[in-house]
Amino acid sequence: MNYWLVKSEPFVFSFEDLVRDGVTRWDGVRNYQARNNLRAMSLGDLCLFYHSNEGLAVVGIARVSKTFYPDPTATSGDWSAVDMAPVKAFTQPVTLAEIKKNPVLSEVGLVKNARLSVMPLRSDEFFTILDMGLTQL
DNA sequence: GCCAACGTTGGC
DNA sequence: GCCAACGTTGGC
Repeated sequence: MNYWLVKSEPFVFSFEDLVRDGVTRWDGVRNYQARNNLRAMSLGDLCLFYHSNEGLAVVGIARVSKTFYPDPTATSGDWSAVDMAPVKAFTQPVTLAEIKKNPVLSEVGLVKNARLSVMPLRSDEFFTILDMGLTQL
């Protein structure tokens, strides 16, 4: 099991959209590092879903429901997509500010490389954010 | 192969 | 709306 964090601008595609749709194609990635991360995803891997630009918080958990295949939205180049399904919405969004405050999360890509849209998380990072997001059950 | 110019992302 | 960080492009 690997753990990931994916970013989406909520006015383009939000976690609520994912819950509504049930499954979505995670396409349009045009960055080699992010693409390689997509290709490293295994079936059932868990992804934290982060809202960029608006919200600025991790809002839920998704899982990989189909591993990588050629991105149908790519007109040229060697790009990949995966499918994702919702797992659970956070009861309390975990904001970027909170992530930056937590020393355990200082290596997280959101902090280290703000522009990367698909990044791996260590399991301790994943579960730390999970605890912060599901505290008010 | 280097590097300057440019475009894009995304936080503030 | 601004700007820093980063990736990509293209001239040499």
